[in-house]
Amino acid sequence: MAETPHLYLVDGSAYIFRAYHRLPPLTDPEGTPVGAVYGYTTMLWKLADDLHKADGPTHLAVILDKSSRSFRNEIYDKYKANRPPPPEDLVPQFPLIRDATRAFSLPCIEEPDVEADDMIASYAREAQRQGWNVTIVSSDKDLMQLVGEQDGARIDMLDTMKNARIYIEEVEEKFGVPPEKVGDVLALMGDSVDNIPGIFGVGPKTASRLIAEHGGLTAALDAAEGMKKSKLKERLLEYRADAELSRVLVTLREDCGLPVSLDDMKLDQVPSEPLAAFLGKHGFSSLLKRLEAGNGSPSRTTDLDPAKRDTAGAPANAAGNRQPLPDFPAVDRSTYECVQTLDRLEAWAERAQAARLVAVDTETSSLDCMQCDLVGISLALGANDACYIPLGHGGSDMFAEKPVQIDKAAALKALAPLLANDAVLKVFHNGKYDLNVLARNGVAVSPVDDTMIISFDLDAGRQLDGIGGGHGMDELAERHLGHTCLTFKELCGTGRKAIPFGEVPLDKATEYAAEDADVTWRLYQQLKPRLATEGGTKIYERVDRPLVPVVAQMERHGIKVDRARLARLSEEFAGETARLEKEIHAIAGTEFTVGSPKQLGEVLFVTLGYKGGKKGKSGQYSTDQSVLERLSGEGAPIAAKILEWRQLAKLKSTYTDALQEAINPQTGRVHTSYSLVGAQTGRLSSTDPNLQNIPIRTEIGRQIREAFVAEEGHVLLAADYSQIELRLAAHMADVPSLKEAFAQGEDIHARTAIEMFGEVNRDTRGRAKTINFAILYGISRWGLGGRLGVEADEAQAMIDTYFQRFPGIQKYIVRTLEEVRERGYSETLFGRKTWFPRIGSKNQAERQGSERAAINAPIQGTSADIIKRAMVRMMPALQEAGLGHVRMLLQVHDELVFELPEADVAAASAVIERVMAGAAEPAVSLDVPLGVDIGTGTSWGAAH
DNA sequence: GAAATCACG
DNA sequence: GACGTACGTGATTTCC
Repeated sequence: MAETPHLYLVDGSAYIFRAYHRLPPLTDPEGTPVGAVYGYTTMLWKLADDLHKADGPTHLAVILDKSSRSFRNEIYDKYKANRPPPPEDLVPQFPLIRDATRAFSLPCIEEPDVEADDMIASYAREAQRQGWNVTIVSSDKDLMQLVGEQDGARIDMLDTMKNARIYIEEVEEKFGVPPEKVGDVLALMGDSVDNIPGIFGVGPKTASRLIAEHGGLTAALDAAEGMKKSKLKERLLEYRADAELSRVLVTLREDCGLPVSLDDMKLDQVPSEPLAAFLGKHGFSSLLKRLEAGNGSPSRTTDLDPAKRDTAGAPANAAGNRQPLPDFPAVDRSTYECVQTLDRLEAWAERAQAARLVAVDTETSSLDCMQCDLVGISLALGANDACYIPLGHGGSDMFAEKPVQIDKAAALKALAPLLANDAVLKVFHNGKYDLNVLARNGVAVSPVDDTMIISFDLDAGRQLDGIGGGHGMDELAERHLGHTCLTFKELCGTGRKAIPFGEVPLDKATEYAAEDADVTWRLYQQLKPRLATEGGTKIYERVDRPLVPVVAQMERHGIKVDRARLARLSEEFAGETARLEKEIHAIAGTEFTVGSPKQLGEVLFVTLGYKGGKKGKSGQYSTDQSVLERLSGEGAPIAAKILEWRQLAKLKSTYTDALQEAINPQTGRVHTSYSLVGAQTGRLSSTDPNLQNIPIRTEIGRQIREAFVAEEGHVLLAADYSQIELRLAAHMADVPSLKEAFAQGEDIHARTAIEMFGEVNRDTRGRAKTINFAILYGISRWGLGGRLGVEADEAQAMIDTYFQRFPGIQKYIVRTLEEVRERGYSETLFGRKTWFPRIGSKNQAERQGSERAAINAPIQGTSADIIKRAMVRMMPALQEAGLGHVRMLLQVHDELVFELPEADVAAASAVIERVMAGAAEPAVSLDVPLGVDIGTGTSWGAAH
């Protein structure tokens, strides 16, 4: 039986607009911009490659817009009237799209006075009538009207950038209605890009709600009469004609003449000419190589093994860097060597020594670098010049033959001189992990570079739609090398069937492990030069790079916790929650899961009938702290009990239970893992467990801090910056009165209260404090009003007063936003960049969110830079003072925690205070002093 | 896996 | 006033 034909219709014009914004501004050898064309070419390549695969194309055609005029201009003269002209360097790429399509020997359809959407609709319906399946390669919302099935023939869509199929479910998810009603929704909401009016003031949410409720456009418009008085009702009545006109405009024509027959769209193997000529002309050399390697053409790939779906494509670089495409050969895992003799290992070490640069990666038995065993080490000296040295494979099955491998101690002894050699640079990806593993195996490593940190310092925050912004190796390989790495999952499986890396056969393990080193080496070549050209050298070399071994050591130190004390607290909390639960059930008159916000909402606002329940977008009542506090204030006895229950349940599950489990059996201490690339502003983050959110704000929670203790004869010392972010704001925004207040050591919130309200008392100081923080976070009158419990108008008046009193603040905000809009990133005093790709978004909420984050980032980020500088300098300074035995254990954003003999407190305090207070110098000289508060005690709680 | 909630600076 | 209301995080729970 012949396979059912499957027609792919590519919406070419729409694609290149998206590709243009997503890809770097590449140019071909003649200087013609070809970034979007490159993206388009790789997309066609992939589609052609899918010939005869499940759901792949048997027929393929590209539809282009010849002109933007159509029948719609006849009935509505303003149709698409306010479209901005396309970007200058996109214009010369339009004709190249046609060239690219012809290069693939594919039909390219463009008709005068017919829009691509209508042509696509006409072809799709015709194919469907003949019983074919159709996939429209586009993400245009207008085309979603076509999705669905008729007589077993289906039309779906494919968004190649997000690699997502769009079918009925996805359409319903987006519009809240089935595809056939999408036109009705579009008619109500309009489209500012195409200048379709819709109903003024009605957006996608309201539009889909109305259509879903009333079943259709006419019914929704008719229903307006019967609605209660509202803005919406008035508008539906007033703009009815606009909506009806819009309905016609958004309707796709399905009866266009078809200039090419469906049969002529049959997809065959793509002939290598004229494709090769086209690729050569525009400098797409990696694709050209691939074409030659593949004996002539893409398509007809029967190789579905994901391990072999290697690509040699150029980078689809979301990060928007302007580097040339990398000139490396495609990753070829068959070139990797499995090193199984000491002779071979020594040969590699010698070559690494000569090369002066080696990428290194370790493989281990688990993700916990404080507990795992070392299973192997891989090295890379160049592209496809990599090896894997297995050291701990086999062993779980005593009867199976153990693979041949070098003795671990002997191998480490052979590698140690190389790893410690100052003249040989060791490049890692997330080196902190490997440093800890190697340190636990008695091997020190220096000097170190880290491609994960480099990526972060270049591209923090740079993620765009559908493209991750992370700094993981697999993601960076895709983004910068166009290469898909083997995944750990593919190798070891997942869930219950997962096997440890040590049980992976050596040939497979070599492919995976050596690839990681190979990719790290390539990423280093690609990313390191960008630091210099993009201004990242300072922050990388002076702050983040030297921080890696410092943080690694802090993690290895860990901190002692008093297990018995935590266990007692757990029991106490368990008893209390059980008691509260009974009381809550008694008041409610029903047994329910107190921990389920869903059930709780029903109990509060239905069973017990309390008023003022608000449902969020998921249709669930909100029962968060603010709601429960309001209810409690209004005299609901159950609310206070629930609040108390919540607090205790949280403390038990997140802290007293979890921390006991986090104690490392080998060291008896808790070792967190800090991420140096977790927070876009440059802060660290802490996981497994998170030691940056241990309770302190409530008395009951503070007991948990008492369980973090010092060793016998030692104390914990906590040193924290006082009001560092406000101090930095005073400096950066240049506010004389605030700077003076800090210089005088005044209470800053009290000073603000005097400036704002003329007097200071508990109330005005509290308000001033709230306003001060609001400023740091990017303010809105609604947000401030909500916090202060006043109307937005009143909040706005306060903001105005604040800006009047401290005009520098407003100037800072305006200047910062202008700069971010212009350059795309914000910058700290030390030159750390954070990117804000959504700062120009048309979506107001999204844009304003970016704006608030952009106002905050330089302040939060500068504070992060300062404490990082202090951390880097801390141990050398202590050592110089004969205090090298003092251990730095924790960092909590503006606080450092140390462990030291009680006798050394005075001497260490002096050094710590000096290093922290002077951490900005000499790179930056602040107009405000940095205050440091220090406390000591046998527990962390007592040190505050 | 998402959503809701809450712990921290 | 379409949307939602302060910045940055991570962990746990319930529920689909």
